[in-house]
Amino acid sequence: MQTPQEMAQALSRAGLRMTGPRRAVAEMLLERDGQFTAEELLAESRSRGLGIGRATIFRSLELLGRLNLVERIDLPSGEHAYLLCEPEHHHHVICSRCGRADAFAMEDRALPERLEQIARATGYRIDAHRLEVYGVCPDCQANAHPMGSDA
Amino acid sequence: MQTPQEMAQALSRAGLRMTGPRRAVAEMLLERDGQFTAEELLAESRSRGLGIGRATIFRSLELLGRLNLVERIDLPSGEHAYLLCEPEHHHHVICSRCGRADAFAMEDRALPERLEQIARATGYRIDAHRLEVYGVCPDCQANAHPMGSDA
DNA sequence: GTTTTTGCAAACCATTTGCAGGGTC
DNA sequence: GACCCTGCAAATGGTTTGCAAAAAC
Repeated sequence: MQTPQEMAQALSRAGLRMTGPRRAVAEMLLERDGQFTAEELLAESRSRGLGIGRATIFRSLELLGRLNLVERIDLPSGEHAYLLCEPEHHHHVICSRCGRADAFAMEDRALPERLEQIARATGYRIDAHRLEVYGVCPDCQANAHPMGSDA
Repeated sequence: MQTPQEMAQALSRAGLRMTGPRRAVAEMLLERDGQFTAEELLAESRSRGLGIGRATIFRSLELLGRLNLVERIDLPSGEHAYLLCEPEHHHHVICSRCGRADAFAMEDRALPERLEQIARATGYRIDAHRLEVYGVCPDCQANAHPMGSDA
C-alpha cells in the first residue's frame, strides 16, 4: 500500500466503507513504513489528538491484514508487529535494532522449489509458508558502537 | 530431544537442576512429538494428577526453549505452540489439521545461499531467520473427506 | 546448608467484544 | 434511509510474577 486511496479502493471492492478513522490509520502506517505495533499507533493517535480508540486500531489492522495491505508478524520475542506490504511479495528482513523492515521479492524461484522438495520428502501437501529474516539494517550497522562492543 | 536425560544434561551444563516437575514436563513432550500448547500440557498434567502448576509449565517451556530443545512457534492464527526439536535443524512443516509437525533438514544449502543474496540485496547483516511451512500431513490427506468437500 | 525451583493466586498485557450513538454510501 | 463503523469500557485469555514452602545439589 502506498496511499490511503489504495485502501479505499480495496475496501470498496470488498463492499466496505472508507471512514475517517480508517484513513487516519492508513496515514499513520504510511508515515512509518517500517514495523509498528498496535500500541504504538494507539499512542500516536492519542498524542496527535486523533481520538481513535484502541478497538478501532485493532479492527483496522485486522482489516488491512485481510486485504493483504499489511502483514502481521511475530517477533522472536513473541510480540506482534505489523508491517506494510504489497499484496505480491511476502517476505521481509526485519532489523532487530530499529525495527525497520524491507521486503525482498527477488527471483523467487529457489523457495518454491525447496517447498516442493519438502513436500516430496515429508509427504505433506504444502499450503502456506512464512519466512522471516532478522538482522541489522545498514543504518544501524553504520551507527553501531564502533569498537565491536556488542553490549 | 529424545529423552529426559538429554534435558538433565543440558540443564546441568547450564548449572541448573533437574527436578521432578521438569522431568514430568519432558516426558509429556516426548509422548507427543507433534506440536502442543502450554494449555494442553497443563490439562494433561491435571488429568494425570501430576500436580504441576501453570507457572511451572510455562517456566519449563521457556527454559527448554533457551536450551534449544523445544521451539516456540506462532501459528498463523496468532496462537503459540511449542514443538520438540533437535538443536541442529530448525525448520518444520506443520499440519494445519492435526498439528503434527515434522522437521526437515535436507541438504540445506539453498536457504543459506538465499540469505546471502538477501544480505547483498538489502545491505542487512542477517542474524537469524525463521521458516515455517504449513500444510496437510500424509495421514490427514488420507483421512480427508474423500469427495473433495473441503468443509 | 545454601541455592534453585515450585505452586498458588493475583497481576499483567495485548487483544476482543457488546452496545448505543454517529457516519457513510 | 439502511447499514456499517466507532468509541468506550468491561471482558477475555494467555502468560508472568511475588512469595513462602519444598526440593536439589
